[in-house]
Amino acid sequence: MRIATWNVNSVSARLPRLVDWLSTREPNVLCLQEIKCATESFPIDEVAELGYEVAAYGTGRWNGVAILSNIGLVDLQRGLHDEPGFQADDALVPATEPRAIGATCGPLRVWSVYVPNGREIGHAHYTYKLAWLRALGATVERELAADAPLSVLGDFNVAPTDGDVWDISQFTGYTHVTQDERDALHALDEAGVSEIYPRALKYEVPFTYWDYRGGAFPRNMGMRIDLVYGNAPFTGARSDAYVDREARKGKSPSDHAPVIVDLDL
DNA sequence: ATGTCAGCGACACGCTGA
Repeated sequence: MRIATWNVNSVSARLPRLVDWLSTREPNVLCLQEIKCATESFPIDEVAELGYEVAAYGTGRWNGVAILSNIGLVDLQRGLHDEPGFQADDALVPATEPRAIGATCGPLRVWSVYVPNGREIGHAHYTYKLAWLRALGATVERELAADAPLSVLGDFNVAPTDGDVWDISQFTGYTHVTQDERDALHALDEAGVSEIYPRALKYEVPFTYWDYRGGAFPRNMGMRIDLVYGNAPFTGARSDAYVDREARKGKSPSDHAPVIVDLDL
């Protein structure tokens, strides 16, 4: 079985690449982030032609997550348990954003997650990010009550260690590498899941994101922020895991590359 | 290289978010 996660930075803008990628990599389950469309606007017909069912959760311009599966897609859950919302400057009340969707795909329980960016240290969005990660940990704890293989995959917007960015000295005072963020991420380990560390197909560290600007990809100025967590039944079934950096090449790529995990399941 | 993209409102391009 093959499962993957990919922040596509707009499923509409990436549709030709998504269709091509699905037909060549043939994952059984694909978690998407930043679909940037409403649930009802997801191009389900195009992926249905390739044999995939779709569970999407989006509201439009920003965020949005989805799960594609060709091995079944049931027991959907949109949003985390007790998920915090974000209060935009022009909003009267905090709004829940489409950042997490869970589903059961064959033998797997799967969550596709898009953790808030945080913007700047001390920003309200940064506080929201930390609270959101804690809510994810609490949701994972509840999900672990079942014994099925469980995986939580997506764009975590946190580099787990200093070695997971191209040059840690460039990140002083910035988000994604702070102790607070890493502590919040660690709540997942405490909840009972651990990370699958993928192979790099080139260079030392399997980066998953490279900024569009400044030729960051060819210069390998990347970050490893797209992560795959699982319980023991999931991680123990791993036969391979790697970052598909080929998908970051060429014309009109996403700024993220997919992470692929192969399982003996 | 202040170096890129994507979506939106509104139909030109500035704004927002990443």
